Amino acid sequence: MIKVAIVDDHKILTEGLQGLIAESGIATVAGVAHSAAACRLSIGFWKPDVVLLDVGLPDGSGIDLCKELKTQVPGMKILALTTHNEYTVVRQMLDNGASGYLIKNAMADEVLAGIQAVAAGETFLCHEIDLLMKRPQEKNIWLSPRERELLRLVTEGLTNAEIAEKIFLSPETIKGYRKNLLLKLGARNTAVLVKMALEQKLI
Amino acid sequence: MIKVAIVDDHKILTEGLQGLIAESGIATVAGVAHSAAACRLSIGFWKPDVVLLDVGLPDGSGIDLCKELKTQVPGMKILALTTHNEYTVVRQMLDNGASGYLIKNAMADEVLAGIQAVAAGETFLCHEIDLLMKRPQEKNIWLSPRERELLRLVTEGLTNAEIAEKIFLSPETIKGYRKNLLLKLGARNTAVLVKMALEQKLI
DNA sequence: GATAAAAACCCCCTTTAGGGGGGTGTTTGC
DNA sequence: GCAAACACCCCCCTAAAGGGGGTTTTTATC
Repeated sequence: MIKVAIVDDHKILTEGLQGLIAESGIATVAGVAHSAAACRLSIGFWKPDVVLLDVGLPDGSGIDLCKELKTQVPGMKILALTTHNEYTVVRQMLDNGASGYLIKNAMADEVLAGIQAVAAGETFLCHEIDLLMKRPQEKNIWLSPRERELLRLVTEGLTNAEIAEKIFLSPETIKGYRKNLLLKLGARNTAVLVKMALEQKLI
Repeated sequence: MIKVAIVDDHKILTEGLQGLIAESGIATVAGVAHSAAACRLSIGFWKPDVVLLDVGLPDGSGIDLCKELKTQVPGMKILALTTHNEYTVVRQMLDNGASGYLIKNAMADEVLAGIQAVAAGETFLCHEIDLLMKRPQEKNIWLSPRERELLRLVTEGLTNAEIAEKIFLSPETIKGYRKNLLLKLGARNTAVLVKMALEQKLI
């Protein structure tokens, strides 16, 4: 029997999940945490095979928590379960060690299939995410860490001069990055840049 | 017995809700819809007393659907059930006729309390939203329809001249609105303006 | 060891946004 | 009836962004 832990702050959802998993007969729920902190405290006791992990936790990013958990217990499989269907989020989760990715409007049977697959050491993406990841590359934007940092500072409303001062670079360099970001994202100005950054969760 | 309909595309959540409501003994689930379109088709047959309505539906805004449902069946109570905890969203839902507002990380008993309250003709806000709505006014930003329209066009990346042409106003007027928006939202430039607009769902 | 990509840097010039003022008339709610 | 909010318009000036063209160094990948 597969031991599953659930980390998600939506209490109604976790209750539904618990019922679903218990009834399925393929797994048992070792524990439920409603925050990243609660997860960190309990995960050592639960020793689950699979963690159903939300990305949007109240006290931190599931993306970071995923990396953390995989570092501590490399054998434990992470199955992301979120509302986000943005390429950047999925890719970051997978880069941080997640074995699978489900979106919350997936059917119940996909959840069970996902748990079984990742427990068996496979990679599992729900249908919609699978399609997303297979799209032509040019539609899925991927920024370098430096570009992401710059984009973040731009969305904060800092000017080129302020950014330059903050990260010890020449203002001209910042300008260069900004031009590149506009080109890369196909944005005509800062407003669109910020919009895309937030909508596609590029930061 | 209160008759409840559920409109939400998160299938796992709706299953959890169904169980929760059935077990409670205070209400029965008349039907479940996973989209606005499905809701429109079935609501006439279900004739529920209370509709649990999500804001983020795949095929349209729950805010609009709320208004639509209240116009067609004024006696039917709408109880919003969403992830959004932004003032603007809550206020728009209430303005459009919703009798209550729950956020999805609320406890299960708040859902039942909410159903009972709105069925009895009362207004129900879950704890977190209640606090939000009672904050000092200056923290809860509210824009006029015209300001919202302008803000939307700004986030689309249009320049003052383009906006002016589009809505048949003088570029100087647009400039005035923009200055006012910066002042009203406390934003230092367009980047922050766009960020706030999207984060607080002002558009 | 070649190739490519990221990262850092620079100049010129034009357009747009932002900061500071000023003002008018018209709804709308109390 | 009157204030408040809304919608509309104009000036001047500076700061910042955007469009065009470049260079070099490091770092990873094949």
